[in-house]
Order: sequence, then C-alpha cells, then structure tokens
Amino acid sequence: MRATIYDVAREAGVSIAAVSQVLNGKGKISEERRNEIFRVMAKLNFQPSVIAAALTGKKTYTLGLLVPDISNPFFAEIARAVEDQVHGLGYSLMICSTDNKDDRLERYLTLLQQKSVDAVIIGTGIQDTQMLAPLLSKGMPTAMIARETPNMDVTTVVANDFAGGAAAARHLLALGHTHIAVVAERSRVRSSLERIRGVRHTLVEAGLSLPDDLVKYSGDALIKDGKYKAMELLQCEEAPTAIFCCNDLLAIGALQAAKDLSIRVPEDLSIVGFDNTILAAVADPPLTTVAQPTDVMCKTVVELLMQQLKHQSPVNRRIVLEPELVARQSTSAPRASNTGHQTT
Amino acid sequence: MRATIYDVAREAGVSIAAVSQVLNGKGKISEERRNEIFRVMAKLNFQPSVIAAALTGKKTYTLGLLVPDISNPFFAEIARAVEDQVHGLGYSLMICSTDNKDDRLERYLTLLQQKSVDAVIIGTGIQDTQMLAPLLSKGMPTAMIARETPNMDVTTVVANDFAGGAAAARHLLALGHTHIAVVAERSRVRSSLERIRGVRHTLVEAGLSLPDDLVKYSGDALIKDGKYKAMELLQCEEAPTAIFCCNDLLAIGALQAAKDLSIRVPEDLSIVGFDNTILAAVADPPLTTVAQPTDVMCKTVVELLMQQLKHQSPVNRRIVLEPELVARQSTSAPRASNTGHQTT
DNA sequence: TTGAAAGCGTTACCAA
DNA sequence: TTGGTAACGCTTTCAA
Repeated sequence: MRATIYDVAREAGVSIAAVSQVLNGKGKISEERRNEIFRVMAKLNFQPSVIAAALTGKKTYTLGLLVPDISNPFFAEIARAVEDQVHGLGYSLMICSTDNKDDRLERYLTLLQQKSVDAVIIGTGIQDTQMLAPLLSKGMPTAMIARETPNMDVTTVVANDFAGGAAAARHLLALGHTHIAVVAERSRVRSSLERIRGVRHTLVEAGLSLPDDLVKYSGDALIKDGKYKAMELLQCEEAPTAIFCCNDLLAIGALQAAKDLSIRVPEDLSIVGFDNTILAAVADPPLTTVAQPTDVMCKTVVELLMQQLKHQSPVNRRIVLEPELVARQSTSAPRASNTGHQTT
Repeated sequence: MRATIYDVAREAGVSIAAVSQVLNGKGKISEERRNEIFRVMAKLNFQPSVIAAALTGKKTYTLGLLVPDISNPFFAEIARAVEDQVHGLGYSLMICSTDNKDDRLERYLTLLQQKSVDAVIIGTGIQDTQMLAPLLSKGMPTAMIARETPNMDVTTVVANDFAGGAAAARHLLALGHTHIAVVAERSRVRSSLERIRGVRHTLVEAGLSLPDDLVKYSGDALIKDGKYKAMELLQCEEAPTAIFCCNDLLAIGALQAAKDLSIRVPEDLSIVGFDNTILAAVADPPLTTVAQPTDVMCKTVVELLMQQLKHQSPVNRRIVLEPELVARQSTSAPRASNTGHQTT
C-alpha cells in the first residue's frame, strides 16, 4: 500500500497537520521539523493523493480535452500544444474522441464531471445547444477551441473560418478558376459550414456562384469519404477545375481520387485543404491549405481557462484569430478552356 | 454546487446508504424506494463523484497512457485504438507525451500515481531500468506497448522489431541494393536499435555489412533531423542507394532531403520507413514501410491489463506480434552501377 | 509552533 | 430491507 500522511506523521513523530503543512508550504514549521518530515517522506516514498486532496476542495489538476478524433493529425497537434501548455502547471489531460457524435460527447461530458476535472476544453462541434448547460450551470470552467457553438455563452477561441474559406476561394479565383466545388465534413460541423460560406460569399462577390450540388458532404471516414465525394464531383458532366476541401484529410482523399482517375494535380485539378497539418506538407503534391494559428489558439484557451480557474468566474470571451493561406503545389491556373475531365 | 448522495437521500427521505446501494445495484431495496431514488437523482441531476468513490477503494476508471509524442501519427493512432478499446468500460485516458526524456517520464509517472490511475500503459522507451520500480512495487498494473525494457518483469506487447528491420533489409536486398544506410531515432530508443540489428543481421547473412558510419541517429525533431541525417548520408563520398528509416517521420525527412538534393526516389534512392502511419500512404512517393499490427497490439494490452485489474495479480506476459512489410513506391531496384550521387 | 478534530462524498459493515 | 456509522487520505480551522 501507498504511504499516507499518517504514516509519515507517525514515523516523524508529529501530527498529520504538520505533514500537511509541510506538503503545502503553508503554516509555520520549524526548520528542523520540516527537514525531518521531508526526510521521512522521501524514505517512505510518500506520494500525496490528489484524489483525497480534491475531495477537500482542492483541484484535481486534470483537464478534459474533447476532440472529434485524436488520430486526426490536426487534433493530435492541438492536444500536444495544450499538453505542453499545461504540463508545467501540473495538469494532465484526459483526451476524448467524440467522432462528432452527440451521444459520445454527452457520455464523455458526464464522465469528465464525475471524474471532477478542473476544466474542459472542447474542440469538437456541438449540435445541441443544451449539451453544455449541465456543465456551465455547475460552474465548470469551459472553453471551446477551433470549433464554436453559436448562442452559447462560453469562452471561445477560433480561427476565422469564414475568412479561411474566403482566402481559399480568392486564391483559386486569382489563379483563374471559375468552376469550383467543395467537399465538406458532415453538414453538422459548423466550422465546415462557415468555411463554405466564406467560399460562396467570395465567389458571389466575383460574379460566380456555388450551387448546392457542387458541395458534397462526407461521413466520418474522412480520407475515404473525401475520395469518394471528390470522385462524384470529378465524374459528373461539368467537372470542377478546383476543389476546396474543408480539411486536409478530405483533401488527401481528393488527391487520391484524382490519382485514381488519372487527373493531374495541379495541372488538371487544383485542390485546397484546411488546417495545414503535417499531411499537407507531406502529400503528393504538397497541399495548398489554410493554416490555423493552432499554437496561439492553444496558448490562448489555456490562459483564459486558467484565469477562469483562478477568479472562479467565467471569462466568456470570444477570440477570433486569422488563418493564413499556405500556397504549395496542389493549386495552379486551370488549363485554357478546360471544361471538365469526363472519364466515362 | 453539485448534488451529493446526501441531497438525494434527504430529498427522497431515505438514508445515504440506500442511495449508495441503488447507485451500485447492490443490497436489497424495494422497487418503489428504488424508483423514487432514481427519480430524485434524475431531478437533481446527480452525478456520483468518482473521486469520493475512489477514496474508499474503488477504481478511478482512468488509465495513464505514456507515449513519446501524441502528435506523432503512430502514437495518435495507438491512443485512438486504446481509447476505443476501453471507452465502453467507462475508462478515460490520461495521455502524456514524454519526448523520450526520462525526466518527463518520471514526472508523469509520479503524477499518474498521485492521481491514482488504475493502470498505466507505456508506449515510450525507458532507459533507466529502475524507473518503473516504484510503480511495480506498489502493485500498479502496468504494461508496455510497442516499446520494451529488457530485464523488466512487466507485461509487454510489441511488434518483432528485429524481424521488421530484417524484412526491410530483405526487401532492399531483393531489389538489388548492396549499399544500404540507416537513419534511426536517438540511440537510446531500444526498438530502433532492434530494427537496426535486424537490418544488420540480414545484411551480414547476405555477405554484406552495415558499418557504423552508415547509421545516423537523429534528435527529437524527427522530420527535420531525418532530413538532416539523410543529407549527411547522401552527400558523402559513397552515398547509399537505399536508406532504412526507423520510423515514418524520419523517412519523410529523408524524402525531403532527396527532393532538396534533386535525387529521385525511388530511381536513385530507395527509402523504407517503419510504422505504416497515414503519412506513409500520403507521402510523395508513397512510402514502402513496415506495418505494426497496432490494433491487435492495443486490443491485447488492454485485455491483459483488465485481467490484471481483475485478478489483482500481474500477468507479466510478453507477446510479440509480427510486423509486415508494405511495399509502396519509395523503393525500386538501384540503377546499374550506381555508386553515389555527389551533389557537390 | 503544534495538534485535535471536523469535514469532503462515497462505500461497506453491522445493527435494527 | 433499511439506516447508522466508521473508514478512505487529505486540508483547514481553532485551540492550546
């Protein structure tokens, strides 16, 4: 069994209160007593129980981090950034993959509450506005990152998805594309919707349009679905000369679709991704994509959350950071009068 | 404040013992009382505190998962597989990135103990054999995955790294390569060492050799260092015609090095990775790599650990699964009498 | 400067 | 069947 403060107290011939004080650097304990207690703690390999401390009102030093899928490099990178941000403060992360499913989200949310995490960082979309109510009403410090829920009064740090989509569209427009399609995540993912809105807005401003049948929504298997949806797009009568994908995984799928159909990228088809994950840099050809300032975003949520933990009062700020287009080699000017690549 | 069993008991006009029993489905409670209690729990939105329960000897339903870096797709994929494996059982994962640093490992190990996790899964190398002693001696169920520590009596599930390295070497040999080099992780990473041993063994068996100066060890920035080390290799007098990289990230770096030096892959240089992460499939050209059976591995550790949790006694089995070479397009026969590609 | 004792939210044992 | 109550390991008054 693990040693407790009782063991330490007995061994050191003092009361448990003394041990507790030494542990927390509080109260006044004489030098010698303090040293003696430290000695015994080391000797017994005493590890104070965070559990027991938490029960008395102290923190658990554990944060919940909810993402759609930790194996998606974008979220893995976010997780790492958040981890690095809080590790020095003694916090650990409980990472939960929701698959964008409300039931999984709910399950994890109650689990995290029952496990008394100090705060929750949510990087996954939320459909049901009421989902967070239980958390918030109990005063759980909560913040959203990279995703947001409208009409929810909760601290939020996001990239400007609309602007990101618009930047992608402008890039494509500048290259001369006029026939642009979109592959998005399931239509419930708001950030995807915002990105599409950005694209559409920009196209309309340029006198073009983005008809609904040129927007395809994928399921959960991002790469595979991205490929499948891109195929649909590329095999129709009036195939687009450029596809904007709402994340890098989908873009990778589109890349594969093009390869399978012997459509050259970027000569015959331009593809733009989103997130600027490592995949974008590694893909063939390297993917033009929209980068979110993930490091700043992570740093910011953690700061906001820590404030909230300290002041006990919700901060509820909404911070929007600007994304940036990273041009690589998956985009170029369309070939002259290129109306499509039917591959019967 | 959150509702407690006291609140529920008072509201339902029963004792806390009754509430506790209902909560755990134990003891004998009359139907009506039980239903009434359930009603009150729902009404109060009562969430039992795992913390408090843990203090009385029950489990925390939390597992620690230690990996070198959660943003490395290989480990992110492992994390996801483990998560899926345990989620149904009510467990959450505390994920910790060690960067292969012993001090970070140690820090996290004591943190996890203090937070009373039920078990620890270690997917990161351990240099100091004594590092796990405190854990093990306190009876913490522990298992290693994808990494191992020799002379440590602890449950282990690994891929046969030696065989993996050998498979890579045989593949290269079969293609006709005779001048093969290696880029490895820092020399402290045992699995890397085993893979190299496999390569060397196979080369020697074929009448060739793997001189030490053809084995380069990277630092922590895997891709960048992989690139840098590959450059060193490629720019020397007798550049190799093939490079085996101890993981996909390093291989990606090697790919970049080749690109920078205008060396064509696979025509002028073959590259083999390890892990078969998503990066390998996405790279340009797609990477020939050695796949570990990660899903089976994860499933197995979890089963072993759950046994250990149930029977209270360490299982300490060592399970070795066979890896498999996945041939893609980063390897081919060397060009005839190709002795090197000086790029002075 | 030190110690005794009252919680914190559960569980589990023992009476009733 | 039920309820009272002593743990569990720690923090935090409050006295001494």
